[in-house]
Amino acid sequence: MRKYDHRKIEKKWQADWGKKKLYETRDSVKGRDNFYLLVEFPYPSGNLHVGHWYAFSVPDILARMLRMQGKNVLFPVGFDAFGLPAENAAIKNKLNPRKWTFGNIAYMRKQMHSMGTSFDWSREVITCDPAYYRWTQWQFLQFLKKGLAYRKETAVNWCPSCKTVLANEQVVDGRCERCKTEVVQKEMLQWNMKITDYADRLVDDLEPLDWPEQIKESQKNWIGRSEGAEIDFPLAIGGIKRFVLLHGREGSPEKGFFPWLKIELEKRGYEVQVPTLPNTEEPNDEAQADYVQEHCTLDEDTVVIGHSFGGVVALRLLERGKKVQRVSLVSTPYSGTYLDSKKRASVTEACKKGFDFGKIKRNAQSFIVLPDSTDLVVPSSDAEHLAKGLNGLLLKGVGTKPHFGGSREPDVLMASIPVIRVFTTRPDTLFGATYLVLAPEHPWVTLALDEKHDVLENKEEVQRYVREARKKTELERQTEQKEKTGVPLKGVKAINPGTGLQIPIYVADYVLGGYGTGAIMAVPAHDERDYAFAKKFNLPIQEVIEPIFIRTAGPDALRHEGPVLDRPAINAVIRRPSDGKYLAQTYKPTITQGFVSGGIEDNEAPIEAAIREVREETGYADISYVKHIGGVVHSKYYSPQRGTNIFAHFTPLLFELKSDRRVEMVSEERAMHSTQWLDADELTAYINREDFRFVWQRVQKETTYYTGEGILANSGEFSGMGSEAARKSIAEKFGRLKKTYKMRDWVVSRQRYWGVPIPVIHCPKCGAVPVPDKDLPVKLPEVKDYLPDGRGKSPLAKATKWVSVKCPNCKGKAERETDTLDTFVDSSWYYLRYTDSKNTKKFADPKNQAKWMPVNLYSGGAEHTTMHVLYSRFWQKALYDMKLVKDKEPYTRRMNRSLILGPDGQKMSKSRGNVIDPDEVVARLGADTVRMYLAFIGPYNEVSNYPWNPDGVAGVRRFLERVWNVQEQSKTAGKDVKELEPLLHKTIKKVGEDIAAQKFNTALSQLMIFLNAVEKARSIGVKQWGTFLRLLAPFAPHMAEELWHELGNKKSVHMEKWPLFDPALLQEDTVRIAVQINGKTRGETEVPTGADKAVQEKAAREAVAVRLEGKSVVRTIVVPNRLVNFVLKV
RNA sequence: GCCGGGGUGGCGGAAUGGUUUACGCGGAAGACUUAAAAUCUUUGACCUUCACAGGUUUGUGGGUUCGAGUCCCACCCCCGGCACCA
Repeated sequence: MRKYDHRKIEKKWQADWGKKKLYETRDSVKGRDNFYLLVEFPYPSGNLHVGHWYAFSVPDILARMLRMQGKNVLFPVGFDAFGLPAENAAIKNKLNPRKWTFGNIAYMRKQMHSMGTSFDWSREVITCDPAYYRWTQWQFLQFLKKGLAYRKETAVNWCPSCKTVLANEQVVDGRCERCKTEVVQKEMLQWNMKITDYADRLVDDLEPLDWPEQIKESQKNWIGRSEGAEIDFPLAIGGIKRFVLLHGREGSPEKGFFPWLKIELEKRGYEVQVPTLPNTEEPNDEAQADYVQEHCTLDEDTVVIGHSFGGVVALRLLERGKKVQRVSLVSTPYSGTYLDSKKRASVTEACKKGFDFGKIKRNAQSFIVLPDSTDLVVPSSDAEHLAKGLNGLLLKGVGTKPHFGGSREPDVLMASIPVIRVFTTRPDTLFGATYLVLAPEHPWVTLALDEKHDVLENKEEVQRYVREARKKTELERQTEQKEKTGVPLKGVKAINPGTGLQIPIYVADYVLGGYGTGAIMAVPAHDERDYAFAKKFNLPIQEVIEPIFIRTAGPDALRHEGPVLDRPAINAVIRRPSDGKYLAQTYKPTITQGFVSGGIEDNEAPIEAAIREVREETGYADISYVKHIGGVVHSKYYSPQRGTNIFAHFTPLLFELKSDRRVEMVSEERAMHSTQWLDADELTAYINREDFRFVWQRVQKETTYYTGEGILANSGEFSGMGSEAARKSIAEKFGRLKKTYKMRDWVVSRQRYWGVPIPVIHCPKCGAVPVPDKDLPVKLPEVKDYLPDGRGKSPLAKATKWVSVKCPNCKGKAERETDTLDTFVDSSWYYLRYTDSKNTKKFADPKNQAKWMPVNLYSGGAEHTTMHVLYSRFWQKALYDMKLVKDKEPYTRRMNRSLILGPDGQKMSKSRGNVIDPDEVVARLGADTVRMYLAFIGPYNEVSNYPWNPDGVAGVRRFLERVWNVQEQSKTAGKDVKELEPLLHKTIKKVGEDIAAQKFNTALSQLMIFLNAVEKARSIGVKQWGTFLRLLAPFAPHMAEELWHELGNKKSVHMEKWPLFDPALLQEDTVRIAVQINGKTRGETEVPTGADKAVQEKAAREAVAVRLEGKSVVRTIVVPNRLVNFVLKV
């Protein structure tokens, strides 16, 4: 008997399939539908581990079945080849990262061939290949042109050990993901991708996708959308009466941001002058200044806002000695070098004269300089020069459109008028905002500290606090979160636009600079954090939401239907001074445990009602009123006694017991209520309703916070409104509805060598200039060593010849960008390249894309749910908006893969010594065994952790050997074995369905069930056996191929058609049914399949005849082919 | 804390509201063998019982149903995401 020699067989067929190019996929095949099955391409780390096998060989089962079922399947692979490990290896071992990477790729390719996966290697993509990254660069430039890539100086995560910038997601618990060094904050100019522009779509477009809920939720949490409002709190610093707005070149009072800014300012009660400056086409700064002097009022109550060239005019006015309170320069040129060279003559002329900063400085109290980092007209360095020269505050802005050309520019408003803008999800609590809190990074804090004249009375104290807070890393801020800290901004007050009251402003690090507007309105009565802060700093707490509690469970749960009876009521808390105990009451019909409570009758005062209720329900007749505990508490519940829903409005009142004197109670009251005296702790445990619990908290703590829904109080015209409705009304009256996201823009700059060079040239005159298409790709230069310089420049800066270039625009001396792109950029579009991997004219021909996109199924690791998958969705949407792709979403389905653990149930790691080397197992037991074991370990469509069980592997190998041995028997039995037919057809059905649902484990168990039956039958027909081999082929492609050929077939089993099942043959002739009595299984019997109910019932009755004797069957339930249930009389 | 997914033998897991524990692993017993490995056969939830048999059991407690792992309510625990995010 020949032995199952997996080494020989697997080598033989792998070579054969390669030679015949069995798996090269054409873009379309007549009569076959396309199916795109994508697995995450690996990083060429040097060696395949079990995880790779799990990632590649198990989806291969699906790919193979789909092919046999007549699909044209694209199952491609490649390498995500840029990244840190290559560079680290290069530094450590003095290797060339390219050689290291390609060496690893060659080795891993060989390993991957040994899996017997049906990858189409002809479409392989390698992200570090210039033929690939040429298109990464090209796409980056398209993003740049659309304003989706911009440079911004921001505090970024800096790893002092890796000497590089990290993305937010590479920071784990405040430490570097790679080296665990504590991350510090550092200001650097970074390229960013405007993923926040797509935040809404990235959330909303998840809705219709057929993805696991877990993945959708993770993405939503990561994006972190909250819906709320922005509300402006004016600062109570007087003195400003008037604004003069000066437009720029080719501008006018009707263009750009002046129309809306004028409205905003006038709304706030300021006088606004917007002169129409003369000769706007070719403006002259002096002539325009003359015009302003003649037509506008400039004095120390005036703020001048100058946009673009208007800023130059403003500076000229001050140069001439005009005194104003403040000047805000918005996108104002300094060097005069517009990027648009044709139009810059007059500006260059004006700027060439220079500015007498000394003179100008004397004529205004403060200067605010606001550049737009997406500006295509004025280089951002101009703003830095102006701010430095004028000792002004440099606010770094981002325009909604370049050069602040949008129809509403929040940053311009911020720089124009003295307001603090807050973001809140609870605008309904506006009237309860008793102070404001600014983040230490808030621009207004910076403004207050920088301004020449002292707004702040405690400037030094604030300075100290801000400096300390900024020194803290995120880790420190997180671990220190227990105790709140902060300082007041003394001398400045804000005005609550709701109440009109002046409220204090604090700086505290519990408010984050990067979220919302970096400022909050604090409502201590309705927010846990604000409450803690207010308690610590003794700030006023104003309740504006009266809570509503709704009973949802229990005998008094609110009914869905029926009228609701409104009822004013009281809660009476009675304290006994002799021992400090409180009177607790149980309302027996609903087992409601709390205080005495009851309705207020007509013409009755609350205190009166309380005294009466206490007397009626408890008999105590000698109590005295102490105080009103707090605002009204509303309760919705069902009253079984009255048979209706109640909406009660409780006034909680505190009493003291004067004496034990009691009166006789009527018997019904005594039956319904029981009372007892409890001390505070006992009472806390005793109360079983939320509304009582709330009242009790108030009694104990005087104040407390309530964050739920309720009814507005102390809120002017909004009092009495429901909190949900009030959110909208108040937002609209005092601010505007606004969504905010936790997700920040995506920083793609990396100060690293082994990545895609960012195709931009920095020109001192023209700013950041894109590399022209014809010069792509910008190839990665060779350098001597790969160490970062430690000051934030990438090793590319060391290639000095490569760095120095001519500006494509002005042909002057310029330098290349030396940062490289985050590798997540590379992997954001690789799935598109697979559809047309060899194209040298386009990143992928739209025709090819149309044939394959969107990806039908994308399988990958759970660790990529919030980064790679989100980034690539963003990338796809941006390309969609540029009309470069036709789908809004790249992946129809996304599945996360589980983790394979070591045999000890721990994560595999060298230090634990529990690493399974797949090469070793494959050599010993074969690729087919490893593939099948991984398929069998658990459901592939759910995320879980599976320990590698060597005995389990042996079990699978045993199964394959049994298959091998059965083939001998098939030779002897030429004819089909009839008794196997129903099971065979059931197996065809189940295996097909389970593979399609990626439940490979149950598909395989069905094959095992079938094999068990074959062995029991001791024979199987050749035709039946061939069917079985075709079902086995996706799982064990090598063995199935070998046995298939041994049967005398010439064609590859993998090119065969998938078997079809005959529904008529699925059923056995007879079926075992369960017999139950009162739902409990008491026996079983066999009946002909599809027998009618009477026959089944008769057989069942016989099976349990003994038990039915003398009992009367009330009811019989017959489920065809399943069971019979006799219901007996109790 | 908020959101999501789970909880079934010794283990991985299976189960359209219908015989809980398929399939595999491990365990036990037996056959073959001088013996072991391999292979094959049988067995396998728990409690009571010599046995026959009975009872209990899908995290806990309740409910709906002739019948619940599955549906509803409350609670406990585990895993994942987010987290001083206003």
